[in-house]
Amino acid sequence: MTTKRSMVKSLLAAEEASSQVRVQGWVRTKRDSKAFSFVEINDGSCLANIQVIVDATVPGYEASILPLRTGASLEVEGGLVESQGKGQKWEMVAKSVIVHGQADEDYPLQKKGHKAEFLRSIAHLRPRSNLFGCVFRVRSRLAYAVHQFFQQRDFVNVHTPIITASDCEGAGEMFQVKTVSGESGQEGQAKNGEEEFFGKPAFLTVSGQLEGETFACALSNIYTFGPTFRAENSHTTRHASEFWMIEPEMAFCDLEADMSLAEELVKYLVCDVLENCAEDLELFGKFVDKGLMERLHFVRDRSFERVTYTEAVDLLLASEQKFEFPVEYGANLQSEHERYLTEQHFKCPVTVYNYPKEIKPFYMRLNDDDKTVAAMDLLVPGIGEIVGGSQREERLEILRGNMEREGLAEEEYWWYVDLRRYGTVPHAGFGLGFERMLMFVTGVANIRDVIPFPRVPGWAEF
RNA sequence: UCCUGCGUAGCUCAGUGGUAGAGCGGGUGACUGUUAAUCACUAGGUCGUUGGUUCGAAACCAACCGCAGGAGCCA
Repeated sequence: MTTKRSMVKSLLAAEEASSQVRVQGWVRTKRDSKAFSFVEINDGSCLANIQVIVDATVPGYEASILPLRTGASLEVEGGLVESQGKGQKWEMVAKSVIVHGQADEDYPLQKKGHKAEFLRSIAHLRPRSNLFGCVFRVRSRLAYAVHQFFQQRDFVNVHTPIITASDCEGAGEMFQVKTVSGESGQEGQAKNGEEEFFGKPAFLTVSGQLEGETFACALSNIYTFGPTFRAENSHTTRHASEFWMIEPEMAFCDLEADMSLAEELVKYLVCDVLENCAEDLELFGKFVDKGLMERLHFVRDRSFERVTYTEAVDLLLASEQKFEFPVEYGANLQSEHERYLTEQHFKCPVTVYNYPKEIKPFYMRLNDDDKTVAAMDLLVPGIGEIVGGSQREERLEILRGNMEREGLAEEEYWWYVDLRRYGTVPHAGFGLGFERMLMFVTGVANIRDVIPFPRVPGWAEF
């Protein structure tokens, strides 16, 4: 009868010694002594490794333990004992070791720090590094916390389609979905024949919002959480071609409540990660972003600021700050303006709302001043926009007017318009960029380093 | 798409006109309850590519390729 596997995390948290435990994992580092070796094993369950003492008398020592290199996979059975050395409370003394796979000499991960750029080129191995192990454990926890937040509030999770035929809302360039010729499709050629697979052109979704609205107008409070695709040729640290987005939509809801939910969500996620990912966050605070913990505590403890677009412009004009782009009413706030507000002026997350209608899309609700729409952006230090949302235009005639002005054919959106014909309700929602949130809570500066296999223009490796 | 910067050993980099270097990693050996172990020896390079300037180019010039950062777009 083999001993049940223990994860490194639980062994390191042990209350007492144990005569027989079993770990399985990968060698992070090994140091040889005359009569024994120290092998540090990591299994991804936590940041820390467990140190294993392998005595020269263990069967196979010379043949298979001594030659072990960083990256090799193995399985150890033995006792869990209090460590004689400094630096760790518990360590293992091996009775038997099975080497599943030695690592070739050219295993690229070293114990020393690598540049993010290099690690991206070995995306299949980088989760074995300390930093990326932490990033993806936190990513998993953050995703869980998102569901928890909404489920606790009785929001219904809706799986909106990834393939869509509505060139929706003009929210950016789209990828088209086509069939390919040949058995394997390796040629990448569009299939012969005029017929579209779906009967009309189809695309990868840029937002689940419009579909989300239909479900909110039935189930009241819903949220989506899934992949989103944008074909923009963006080359920045916060844009990717494929990313995940969370989009709640609430019926009988105005902008005020919408903003409150967004702020509550951001705060909830920060608190959850602080509570449940302490060890990982410590690494980020030490090696990635010195100011991280202070910022997260700040977000947890203080309330967010709120200003209207007009107030924000006034603040920027009065700031006497030199901007590359001028600040003016009616124009979109530039990245540098947003960052000034959240990083310099308020030094905390800020929600900017009520934007001029001219710079916002057709579905946002017109305010009574006839000049602004009930839109909002939540800005955070270091990232900029993390949430974008609005109250939706629920009045049929005004929506039609907006669509006509923007040259959108009503036939294409007939089902969206229908919502305003059959029991329309005030409703609102927003989109939270999952990766941007992850960047915010980890301090990792590049979106490509919080996505397992990032897709950006010119790069779809792995 | 625009602007800027960078491409030298597996990795991180030094080398600014005179013919290729270090640390880490790899290999071999020694030593040690070690922990980014230590010490010695050793292998490893078409200096991104192509063309030009020069007696001579890793270095200077041009084009191209790749990557990174910023802008726009937005999550």
